[in-house]
Amino acid sequence: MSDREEPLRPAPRPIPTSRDVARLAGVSQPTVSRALRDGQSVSPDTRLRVLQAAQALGYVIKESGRSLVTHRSRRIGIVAARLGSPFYPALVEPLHRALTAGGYRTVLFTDEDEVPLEVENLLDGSLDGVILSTCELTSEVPGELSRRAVPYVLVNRSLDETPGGDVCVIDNYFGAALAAGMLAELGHRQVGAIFGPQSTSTGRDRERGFRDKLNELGIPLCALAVRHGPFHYDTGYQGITDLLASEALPTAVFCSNDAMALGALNAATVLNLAVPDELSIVGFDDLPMAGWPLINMTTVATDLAEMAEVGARLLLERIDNPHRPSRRVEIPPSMARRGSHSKPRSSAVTPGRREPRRADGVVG
Amino acid sequence: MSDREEPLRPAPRPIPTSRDVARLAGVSQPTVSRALRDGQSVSPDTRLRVLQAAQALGYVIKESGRSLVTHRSRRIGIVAARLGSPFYPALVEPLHRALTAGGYRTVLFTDEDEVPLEVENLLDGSLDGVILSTCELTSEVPGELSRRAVPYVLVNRSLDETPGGDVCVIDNYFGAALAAGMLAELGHRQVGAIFGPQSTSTGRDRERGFRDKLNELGIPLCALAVRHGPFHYDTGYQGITDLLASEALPTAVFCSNDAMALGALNAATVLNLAVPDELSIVGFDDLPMAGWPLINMTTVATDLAEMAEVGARLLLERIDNPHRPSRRVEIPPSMARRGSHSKPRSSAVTPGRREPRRADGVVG
DNA sequence: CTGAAAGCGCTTACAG
DNA sequence: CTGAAAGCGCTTACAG
Repeated sequence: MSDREEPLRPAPRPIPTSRDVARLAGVSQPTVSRALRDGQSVSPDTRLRVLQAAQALGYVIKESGRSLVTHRSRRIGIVAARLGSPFYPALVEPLHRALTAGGYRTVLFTDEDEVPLEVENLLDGSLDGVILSTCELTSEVPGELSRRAVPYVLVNRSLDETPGGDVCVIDNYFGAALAAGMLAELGHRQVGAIFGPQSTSTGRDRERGFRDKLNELGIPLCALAVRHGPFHYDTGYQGITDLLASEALPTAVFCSNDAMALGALNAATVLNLAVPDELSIVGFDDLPMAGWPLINMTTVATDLAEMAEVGARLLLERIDNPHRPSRRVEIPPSMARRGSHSKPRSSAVTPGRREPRRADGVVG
Repeated sequence: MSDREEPLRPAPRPIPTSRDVARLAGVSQPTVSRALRDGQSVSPDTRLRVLQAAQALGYVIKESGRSLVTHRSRRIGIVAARLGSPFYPALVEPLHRALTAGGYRTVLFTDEDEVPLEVENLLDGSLDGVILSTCELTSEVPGELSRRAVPYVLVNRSLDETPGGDVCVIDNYFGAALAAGMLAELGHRQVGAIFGPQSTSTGRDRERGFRDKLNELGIPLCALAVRHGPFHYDTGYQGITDLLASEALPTAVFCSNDAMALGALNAATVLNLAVPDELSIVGFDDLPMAGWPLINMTTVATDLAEMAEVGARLLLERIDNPHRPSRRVEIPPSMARRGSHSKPRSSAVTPGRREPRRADGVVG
């Protein structure tokens, strides 16, 4: 602890290069490169000396040098919507986990209305592949990636054509049909819905699946009780508020994802609308919180972890084999029957004159 | 649409380089480089020709070539815990937003027990800086970053010493003291707590702040009603379950973060424990869902967006000025008084013999 | 304003 | 098994 002690600062140069390691180990620079990777085309003795020198200097292979020549970065881009919504973290987390397990790093990109994706960031050669989780049906991103020979996979949403890319989605049509079938079977005849955007495959397919199944069962979807909007909490919240105000409230409402269904459920709470007695609400996704006792929401259960793992695997396979034909995997969903649905019990609901269901409980 | 039309494929080489652009524009390769960046040390005419050629070829500057010479990647690493918990997405989202606004890309790393961070990924020169949001007090990562001259900032959690790095945290001590003060003022004299790990600054400081404030007010923290555990939903859920089973249930429980408080609230629901009448629960963070009508949870409100923005700004400043002395910013929290707290109303709670508070509502 | 030269830090044939 | 040479795709002095 005395003042004179400034003994072995690791290295004169702050960031050592392979040349520094070579000098210290008494070998040529390419030998350092070989010793640090394969370690086969190098004698055990040399290898040891190099490793010790690298250790002593705290040497780490500089990625930009390596990737310039290997054309590999061990980096994958994930394009998602804002993590503020509950869905994307639930998807990005297992994607990131799978990529990490595969030895890749995750570069996170978002594509939102306010801050649109800058496609060039995907095309500068710094990514070995891209996972698109929030692609609109008209998006040109897959085409650009294909043209630049960047392997990609669509996870969550799909397009009809994905040259040079694969697809892994939930069977959204089937899942929505499950929800429609359940509500019909319970006896609901006044059914409404809050659908997602038609510009997305998830929005489109869940709407089709729900409508088709109801039609098949001879139950009309109440035209006045249908709303469309972005896949957000607010859409569901506003949707229920609207339906109640416009006296178009059905006995059951299907929401095209859980974020909207959570908004719907919370609106019902505020409006003192009893769920499920006065209104059944069904979501789609089965986010973890849907299963919380406090929420206890009936929803179409999707295996996001499975979708993520399969999607990541498709991409990594494609990186190894770029010219493989496109593949498409659909994960079948199931119903998670919880507490936000029941038989229709009361037919008519009087709008207005409702007080909040739960007191705020703030006490001076 | 006829078969013969295969007119202008963009380029013979799939991925054009600056040399290809130079050839097409009839200039030297360095001129392409200049024209594409500053555009000042180049005649308007040349610049135009280069831009057109680049456009025609779909040229994008290759990042590994550039960063090898500039020593800049426009990439920032964010180290977080798993996004599956609700806290980290709420923090990563505004961090990512701030970095994007600053022209940087986000590389996501996680550091968990199961999949620990590989520090070398932060040291390979591929990052201009690092944001550590989940640092343990004994972590050697800040030291390593400092030694390798990688700028970094601690956001959310702090260490005592951060050479070469800055810190931006919530004033956790003060926030927890706010919660203690509120509960005391309401009249609670049997107070318990579910604290986070002592190995983190957030765990340590929130516990100290809560204990100190209660002490100051002469109210003992019920030793039997204190639990410690990771900052997870399950810790809170199990904590309340334990407290009820061990007949050590106080009239109020402070949870060191919202994830734990949400677990506590859900356990109370399952155990048919009335919140706040039988038990007040107070969290820390104010995640968006804490404000949902269905949750309506009293909690210490922190401005995560502010913390993220300030943290990102500190880092970007440090990248421009690496030798600036370390700075530390603390964001003051406030109380979000919602529905999960009240005066202590019933003193004794009989354990056992409780039925779930909300029916599952599943109807054949 | 522009080109020729050098070099960033690696890896990969190519000889020996 | 190892070194000398070349080159990945850029940027940056250096001349002119």
